[in-house]
Amino acid sequence: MKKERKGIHLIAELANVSIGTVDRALHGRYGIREATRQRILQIARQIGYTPNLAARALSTAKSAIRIGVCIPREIHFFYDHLWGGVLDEARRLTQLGVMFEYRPVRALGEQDTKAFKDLLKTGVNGIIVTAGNPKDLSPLIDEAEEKRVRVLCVSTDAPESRRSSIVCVEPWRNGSLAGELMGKFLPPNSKVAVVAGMLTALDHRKKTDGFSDAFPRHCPGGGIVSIIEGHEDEDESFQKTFDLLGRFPNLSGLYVNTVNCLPVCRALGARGLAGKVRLITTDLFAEMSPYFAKGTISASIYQQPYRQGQIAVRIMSDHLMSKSSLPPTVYLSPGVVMSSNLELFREMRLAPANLDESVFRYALAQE
Amino acid sequence: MKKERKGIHLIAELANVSIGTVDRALHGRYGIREATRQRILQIARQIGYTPNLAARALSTAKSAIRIGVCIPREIHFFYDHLWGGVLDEARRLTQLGVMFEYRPVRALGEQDTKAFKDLLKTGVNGIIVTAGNPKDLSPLIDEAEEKRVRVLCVSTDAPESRRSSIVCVEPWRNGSLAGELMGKFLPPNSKVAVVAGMLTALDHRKKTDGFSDAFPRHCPGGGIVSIIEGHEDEDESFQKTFDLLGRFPNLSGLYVNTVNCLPVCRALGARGLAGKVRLITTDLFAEMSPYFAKGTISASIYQQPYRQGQIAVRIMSDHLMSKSSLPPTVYLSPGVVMSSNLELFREMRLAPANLDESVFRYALAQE
DNA sequence: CTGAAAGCGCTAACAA
DNA sequence: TTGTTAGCGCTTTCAG
Repeated sequence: MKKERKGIHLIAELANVSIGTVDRALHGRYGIREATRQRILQIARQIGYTPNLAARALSTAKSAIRIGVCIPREIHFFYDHLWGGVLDEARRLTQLGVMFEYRPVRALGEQDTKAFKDLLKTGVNGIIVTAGNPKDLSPLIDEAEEKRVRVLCVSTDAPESRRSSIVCVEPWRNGSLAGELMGKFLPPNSKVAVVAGMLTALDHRKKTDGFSDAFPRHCPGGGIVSIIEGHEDEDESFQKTFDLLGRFPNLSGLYVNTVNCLPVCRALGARGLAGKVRLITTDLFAEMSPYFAKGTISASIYQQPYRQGQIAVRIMSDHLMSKSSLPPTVYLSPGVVMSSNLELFREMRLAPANLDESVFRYALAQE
Repeated sequence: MKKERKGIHLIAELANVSIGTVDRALHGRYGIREATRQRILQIARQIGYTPNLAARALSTAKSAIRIGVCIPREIHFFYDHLWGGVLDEARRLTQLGVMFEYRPVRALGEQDTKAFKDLLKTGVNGIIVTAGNPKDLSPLIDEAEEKRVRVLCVSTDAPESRRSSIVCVEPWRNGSLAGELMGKFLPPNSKVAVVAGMLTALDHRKKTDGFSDAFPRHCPGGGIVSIIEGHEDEDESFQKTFDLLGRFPNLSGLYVNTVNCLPVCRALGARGLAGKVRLITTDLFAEMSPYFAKGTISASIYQQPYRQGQIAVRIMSDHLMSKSSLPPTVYLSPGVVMSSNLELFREMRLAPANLDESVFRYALAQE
């Protein structure tokens, strides 16, 4: 009784060729007659051949797939969890032979062109990057894509570039979800205000626009009476909010579109308006928890950083391992956090991703 | 210059033993002196050894890991997407040598003990199951766990059993999120009603309880004036809702805690109350879309079926492949769907999972 | 108790 | 243009 062959061996047997030839046919390599290739591909299709990725990974261990990652390393909040998703997923893939090159930057947009260039030089097959300053980065991204290095933006886009894919929550939609929620929370003719980081940042501007679009549509007669910029400064945010609340005593809602919401909470408290003025915030971190409990924060729009990281790594590796096509856009829905579901979010339970020192060895050496 | 060895070869070299002995030490197999084992484990720890899963998968292809899946096959809605998540994740793992046994049941709780027994007999290493009737299933689950077959409940729990893990959105929390949202949508002293499937179903009861708990806490003076049961019947749901709206003309909100919300939308329309009475629904499917657009549905509580399936397969295979511990509970946060983020949900974009016929060959043969 | 060796399915280098 | 062969790191079987 003959032994059952599998995979390329089976194809080879059926086609009366060697496995070497099958390999050439399957991978479009040089040195095979077109007729042979077609015959082999035909057979492969017939038996429904799918490569055994474990075997492939094992065999190509030397020339393994390598993925570069360039994401900000910032204490607290968003990026820790983005890293968490990236590293958890990367760990799994490492066991399967995929390799990762990490080039964290200190803050969003800081030195990222340098880190990106560096990754390109190491010869990775794909790069995952948060495009902090799209302007400078775009030509580099295009250059990478030209060299067949796939670039995937995560969280922050470089829309003008030729990046293969983007994984994010769209800022405009983020804002409009906040606007819809606010509109439904408040009675008609309500007046609200927006606390932005800085409107020069495209991201904050778009969130503000989304909010401004959606709010009046869901709150008849409602309007936005003021937009202030906190510039991510605690004191400035507090003071400006405090002043704002004095200027508009009939204000019923406040939307904070940056992560920096604590000063706003405090200003509401100082005016005795906690729970009276509806507050919708952005993102999530443990220190916000008491303000949910007290009712100061009505809801927060959550951008799912962990999942963004996870998905980014996942679709990149899927693509590089199986030649499956990269989805050009993955737009996640932001989550809505309120007191009932607050504790289900990882930000409330886990310490921020424990960023293994080794990940940052490179970065540290540079500093 | 000596060749760099890797993995167990490296350990073997350092410990001056053969790879066979290393293997015995690492896996606690018989036939090795305790002293030798300790020495080897020590070295493994020192060099931070992690097994190459690709190599393992390849090597153990014959005695590969097998995972059984027992989930309802129901047209439309929830389970299609649960299947979608399961199958997408399973596909990836299949390429890596993990095998899957599918035993779909026709509807939740229908014949699931039979399917479960069947899976046990085939000798799978783990079982993923939606526990439709926990009472009958629990002893079988316990039996499986006794035999070291891991059981993971997904979407519907069997809390009394010894199942290793549960992946779901907790019904109580689901309801309380709806209650909080409703409470924040409505002014104080509002009266609302609940449309349940049937209160004998534990799931619907708990959702109702969660809602009843949260709503009054977020709507001072608010109360629930009626709870009706639609029994998943279109006509009954419509008629009862229609009557309800007649009986309580001052009703301001309606919470539907079953997927079957279209009759309620129609009843609201028939009474001319669409958009006047706040409607919060459960789950999501394409036919709901126009009711979001018209403002009939204010929000829906989304249970993330795709993700539940994905996570279930993922943690089960992670566990079986790496001996990593199974998290005993994975409670997901339900999503909040409103008109702004509606189109980001897969239910709006994709046809329900295209359930490959082969998955159901077994089931079909049985019918 | 321990070592040696075959082989999992695939890739890549070399031979023919 | 095609065939042959040596591994990749691990498990497993059979000798010692």
